Order: sequence, then C-alpha cells, then structure tokens
Amino acid sequence: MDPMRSTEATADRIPPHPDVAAVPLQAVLEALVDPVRRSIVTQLADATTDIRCGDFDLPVSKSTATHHFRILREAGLIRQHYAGTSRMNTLRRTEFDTAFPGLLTALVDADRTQPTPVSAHQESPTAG
Amino acid sequence: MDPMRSTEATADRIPPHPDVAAVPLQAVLEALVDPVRRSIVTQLADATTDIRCGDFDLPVSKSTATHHFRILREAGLIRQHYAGTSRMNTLRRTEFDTAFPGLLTALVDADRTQPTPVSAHQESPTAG
DNA sequence: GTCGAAGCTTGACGGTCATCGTACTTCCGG
DNA sequence: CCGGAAGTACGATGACCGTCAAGCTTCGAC
Repeated sequence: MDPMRSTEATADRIPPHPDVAAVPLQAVLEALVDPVRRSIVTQLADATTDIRCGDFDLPVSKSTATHHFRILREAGLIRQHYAGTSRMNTLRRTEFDTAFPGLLTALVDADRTQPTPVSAHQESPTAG
Repeated sequence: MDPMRSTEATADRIPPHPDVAAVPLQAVLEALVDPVRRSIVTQLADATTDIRCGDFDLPVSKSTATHHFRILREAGLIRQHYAGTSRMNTLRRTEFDTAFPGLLTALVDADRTQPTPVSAHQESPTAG
C-alpha cells in the first residue's frame, strides 16, 4: 500500500542471494549442466533487460521452472527481485566474472555456437 | 614383436577419439561436472607430460576410474594411447580450445583457486 | 610358455535429481 | 472485498549415473 514500492522495495519474499565468491565451483557446474538452466542463462545473456520468470521460453511446467530458477539463484548466477507479482531475473555477470573469470563468457559463447536442444521430459539429451 | 613399436604403433585397443568439433557442449559439461573427472583434467593440465591411468590420484576403484576416462575421452577432453600395458592420457588442449574457446582455461583456473574436494562414495559434494 | 601387472567389461545397486500436479500465497485491478 | 495472475511449496515418481566386485584380455618379463 505504500506509494514507495516501485521495483525495489518488495524484495522480502526472495530468499537471500549468496555471495558469488562463496559459491563452490561444483555448485556452478551442477547448475549449468542442465540444458533448461543453461537456456535461462543464455536468454538472460542475450537480453538487454531483466526478464520475468514467465517470459522465458522453457519446455517445462511452472513448478519445474521455479526449481531451476532457485538452483541458478543459489549458484550465484542470477539475481531475482519482485515487481508486483512478477519475479524479475538478472544475470549477475560482473560479480560472477570476478569469481569465475571467463567461465560464463566461454559457456554462453559455446551455447550460441551450438544451441543446446532443450526438449521436455528428457534429462540427458546427450545419451538420449 | 616388431621392433617398430615404440609408443605409437600399439593404438589398436583404444576406441576412436571423437572430433572435438563434433562433441556437443552438453557432453562436455556432463563430463566436467563430476569432481573425479575434473580432478583428472586438472592433474593433466598441471602435468608437463602424459600420465598413466594408474598414476592419477583418484579416490575410486579401478573400474570406476576406467569409466571416468572413457567419459572424458568421448567428450573429446583427453587422448589415450597405449604404452605396453599402460594407457597414457593427454589433455587435448589445443583442439579443445579451438572448439570451446576459453572454457578449459576458465575451468582449470577456477579449480586451482577452489580445489574441488573429491571424496569417495559421494556423488554430490555440494549438497552433501 | 607362464606369470603378474594394467586395465576393460559386465552386471547390479543405490542415491540424487528433474519432472509433474495440486494446493497455497501474494499482489494488482475493479 | 473479490477474482485472477504469477509463482512457490510440497510430495511422489521415474530415470540416470557413479559406484563397486568379479572375471577377462593384453602385454612385458623371465
């Protein structure tokens, strides 16, 4: 009800974001090995602005998408904040590049060259 | 029995190595997400010469190690050749860097900064 | 030829994770 | 206040993958 709430004042409902420097490399790789999550990251990397959860092009249900966003947030890859009922997502590029130099660039670059096929109901597109 | 067999003539027993350019990014990430396999890669990156399979410092049984070497070979990350009964392993750095620029460097670099804890009988060191 | 060393193959097992549906919460517009 | 929209939380389920032991193959030494 405050007139103060534009885009930044409603952040209470979001669990705390980790310090990227404290995230283990293992967690980062586990986050990025999933094609759906990697698709989220590349869509963010290609965008110039934040993206709503619901505006991503994803082949999974809403609850599964929520799960993926959480993994990415906990891996320090994305930052989330509320705007109304919409959760906005940003890539934490600068911070991440400090902690893992070159990693995100190399991955997004590779994903652009070889777009990862993200089809639903398939956990291991390589083996399948 | 040929006198010709120094180190390169015995390569028959090794399945063919893939063309790195044809390896999907997904396969590369699935290979590198495992801490044991990442440990193999970093040990190779730190070495100046080839390493025998048995000379790696790995917390798993021989059969499991064989499995990991195969995954890495099929992901285009290592090259294997026989020398007697020993299988030698080399990092395919140059080829890999051409196909996935910056990826290997960023990963090895990150792994050096944050050495991955590879303990036996543990598939998900992050969650555990 | 025989033996040991090095490593592969196979089969089985157990844990982890991606997936979903359902129910719940929070916010905005009338 | 009420309804819809946007997401989350919670269980349940099924598949994949890392793990190992046992047995086999290949090579080198003697």
